[in-house]
Amino acid sequence: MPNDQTSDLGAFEGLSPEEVRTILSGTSTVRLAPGDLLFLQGDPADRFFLLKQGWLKVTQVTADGQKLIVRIVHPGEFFGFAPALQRDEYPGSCEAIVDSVALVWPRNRWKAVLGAAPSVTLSIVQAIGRKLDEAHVRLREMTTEEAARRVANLLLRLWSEAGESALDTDGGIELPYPLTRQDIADMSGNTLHTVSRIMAAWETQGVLGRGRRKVVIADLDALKQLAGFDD
Amino acid sequence: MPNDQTSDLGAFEGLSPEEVRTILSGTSTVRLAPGDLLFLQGDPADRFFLLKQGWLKVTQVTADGQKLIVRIVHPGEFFGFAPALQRDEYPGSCEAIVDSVALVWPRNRWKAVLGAAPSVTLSIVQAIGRKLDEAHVRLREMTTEEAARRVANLLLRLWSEAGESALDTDGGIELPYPLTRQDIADMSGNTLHTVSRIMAAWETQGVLGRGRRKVVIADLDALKQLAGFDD
DNA sequence: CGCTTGCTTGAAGACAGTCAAACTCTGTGG
DNA sequence: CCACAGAGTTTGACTGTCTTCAAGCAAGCG
Repeated sequence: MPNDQTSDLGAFEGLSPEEVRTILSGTSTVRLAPGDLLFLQGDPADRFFLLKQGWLKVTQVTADGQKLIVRIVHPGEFFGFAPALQRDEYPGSCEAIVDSVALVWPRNRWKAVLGAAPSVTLSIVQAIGRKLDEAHVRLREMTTEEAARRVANLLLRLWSEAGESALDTDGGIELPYPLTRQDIADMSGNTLHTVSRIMAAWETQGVLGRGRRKVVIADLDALKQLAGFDD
Repeated sequence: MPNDQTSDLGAFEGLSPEEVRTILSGTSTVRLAPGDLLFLQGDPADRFFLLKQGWLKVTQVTADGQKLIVRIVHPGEFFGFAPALQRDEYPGSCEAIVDSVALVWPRNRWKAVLGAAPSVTLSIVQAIGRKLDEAHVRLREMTTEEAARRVANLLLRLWSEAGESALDTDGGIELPYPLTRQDIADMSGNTLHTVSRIMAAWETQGVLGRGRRKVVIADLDALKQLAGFDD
């Protein structure tokens, strides 16, 4: 099972102190408490970020209030890089799930960061590309798989992304950040109710552990089975 | 075959002849007839491409045969850049819709192309980033909007991507490449039947024109209305 | 002219969304 | 320390949209 460590902090490894200085020049740091909003959909995209600590969620809302969680941001990942795409506004909102710390660049530093060193360029492109790849996989799932499988796939993906930070508890593997059923619904393209039904069923089957605002995978293999053995 | 046409590819604008030479070194050209497969899902990802002429579709297939058209590749776009993401295999298949011509790089040239000039880097990152953005929008649509809206949005997106190459016919605006209802279904996450019903209805309403394997937008504003642009 | 490919249409059934309500934790304040 | 508020979750009944199954039609090509 690939623990795709998208650690872009790793990208800064092997760089000369000077290069690192170039990259970090002009940055500041932001601290966020759970529920804090870093930027909102439609805000002027004048900054971009790298998450140092914690977990964030990036959401998009439709005109009629429907919500979708686009991604969970893990430590070491760039996010809010709309400025890099010549966008004036952020296409989504960003909210802290837990206490978090992020590095902040002003928009105009993007070019310099990207060009600081070939290895940085390469790694950023790879990171974005991998996101694209993942988005396509999700896209396929959303449209072809049915509700339960989408949830199973989602949980597996979250587990895989969490990598080493997933907690080993007595009941099984627990995701290192809290998620409500509503969150899971917004990520898997379901309603809260459907998700609740699905997960309740899996709890009684022993695939998942019980818990409010948390996800515990009790039987990983069973979950993979439910996801349709591709992953 | 000489590569003298590549000068009008947007990505290479404003580069010195020398930079262009660097980028193009080691490339070859492929010609494809409609239906030709350039690479298949699971093939070793040893090449990446830029489309010079024509239109291609990139598809992903699930284990059980469900298909999704991930994207339509337009002239001037990079595609099949799995090698750039350190992937061993292509995550999807690529098929020519019409007669097409593509530029081919061997996998190991990626680093050199990316680093050839800052403007190239920037433009590649922007292109991939925009794709990611678009994928997220699609993701949201797929999960929140209903079938008819998804189709409307898809058609609008295709029209917008086609840009100047969209044909102005007597009946309205026609997409410059043929698409079956099945294709549209595979792009919008529906069944052929649902799409057929939806489009047939729109034809009688005068929003779309009739035609096999082609899409004609007769009333653009009406289509936007149907897509849910209430702003 | 017949066959393949693309498209349309009808009917039935299922999955998941909506509406509605009750239950259970958790933290807070009296 | 208990009651209460509120968020989070579960569950049931009903409904609607889309899929599935099934059939037939239309157009292009050899």
